[in-house]
Amino acid sequence: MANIQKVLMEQFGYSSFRTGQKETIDSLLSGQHTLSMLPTGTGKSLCYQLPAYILEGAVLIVSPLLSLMQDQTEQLKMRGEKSVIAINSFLSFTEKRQVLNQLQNYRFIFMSPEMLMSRKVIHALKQVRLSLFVVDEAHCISQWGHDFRPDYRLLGEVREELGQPLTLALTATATSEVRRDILHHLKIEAAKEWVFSVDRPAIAMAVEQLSARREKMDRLAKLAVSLEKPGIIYFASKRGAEEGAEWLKEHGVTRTAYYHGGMNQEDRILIQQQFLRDELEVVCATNAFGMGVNKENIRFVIHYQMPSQLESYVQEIGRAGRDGRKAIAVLMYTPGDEALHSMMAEAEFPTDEQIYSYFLYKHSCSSNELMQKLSLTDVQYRFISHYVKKDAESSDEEIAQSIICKRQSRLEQKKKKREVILRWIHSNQCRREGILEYFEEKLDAKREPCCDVCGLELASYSGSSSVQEREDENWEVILASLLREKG
DNA sequence: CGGCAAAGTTATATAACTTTGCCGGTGCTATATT
Repeated sequence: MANIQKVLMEQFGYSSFRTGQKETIDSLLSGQHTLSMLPTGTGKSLCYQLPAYILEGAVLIVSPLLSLMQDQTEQLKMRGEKSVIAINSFLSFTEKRQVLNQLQNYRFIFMSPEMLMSRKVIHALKQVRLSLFVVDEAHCISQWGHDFRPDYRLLGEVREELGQPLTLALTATATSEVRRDILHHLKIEAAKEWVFSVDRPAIAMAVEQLSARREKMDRLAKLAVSLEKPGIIYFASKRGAEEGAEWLKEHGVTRTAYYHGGMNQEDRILIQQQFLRDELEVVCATNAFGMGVNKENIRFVIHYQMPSQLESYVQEIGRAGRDGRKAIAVLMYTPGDEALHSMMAEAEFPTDEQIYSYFLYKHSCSSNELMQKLSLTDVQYRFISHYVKKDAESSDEEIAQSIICKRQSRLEQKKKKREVILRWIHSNQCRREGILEYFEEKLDAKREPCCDVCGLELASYSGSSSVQEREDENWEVILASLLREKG
């Protein structure tokens, strides 16, 4: 077997491995399917990049976002690796055909799960020797595969068709239940699992319960002004993110922008770039912002509303303090936050009526006509058609019933996840301990500073520049905030 | 479900109240049209 230490030095210029990298690579090289849960920002991509220089054949990487594929391919090219390709909608029809005809020329092939549903793509991949099948951000299988992006849950079928290649699933946050779900959908019977702690000692946590909108916005402005920056503020809605950014600018945090999925691609890239280059101090965002934001010095993450589940919360606050310096996560909870999530979950699925009408009209209408006629969103439409395709044998009535069943069970699962985070919010237990418990871990030693329950001093997270900024504010704002402090 | 703004209603002419209507996240790809 090749000396992986030597490859690490020659190909990557590192002299030592970081947490979990060596373990993951060793188990892959011994031929075991591997699921690795590694802390954020510890170089997960090395886990498939290094074996690519030892194993025979190409590495296929399934990636959830176009921007992630772009980042990874650029990173590889910068290192001098030329045989890299991302097969996605950025390629023209002719480019795509060319690439598929010469797939054996590439060492690294990046693709979305949707692209893997194409017969042409599968056909081309079958002609190539695959050394490794990688699923990056593998929690997406469980988080999105059931409804939002159903092609994620068909990756197991793809793997089978490609002859069960050696597989690596990478993620930063997954409970044991989610890890089971990942392996199940990949149709992997036995895998070596490397699970490292989700605890991030550098990140302190605080939960604040606030009532009305006014009180909440005031508190937000105060936090954003005083806390050391840069920081991210998560909102549950696009409009909230936009209004939040506007509000903070009015309160003197001028280098603020908003970010959400409703913006065009160029603006999104621009904001992310500006934030990475420290040209922006604060980004007010929906959960669209995050994956692929590799920034070392984020000092705070605020949640303006409760997230939909504890896993998302851990992922989102995990973007802070990657440099190891202390950072703070503040969750601003208002009773009723949960209603928004339950609403959105409901809206994601078709109603009974829509499901039955689908079967009534499916023979006489095109898919576009169906969507229009039944006013189905594309997510709802895909949810139905996914099960129709999957279960071609059964009668319409049976399929309709199974779709309704699936919807109910998904809604219940999401509700359970909401209940978990609500219990955590209302609990008097140490926040860190609560999170670790959910991930079936034990806290080995008390962290200092830890969380609001353990007696956290938020004042120690003030930025050094905040005094200056305060002088720049107008007297009305200062007076208002003084009055609030008294009240 | 619930927050909020705009429209409507009231007792008496502008401010305070009630009702109504609206809105709410995550992303891939293919295909047709400019």
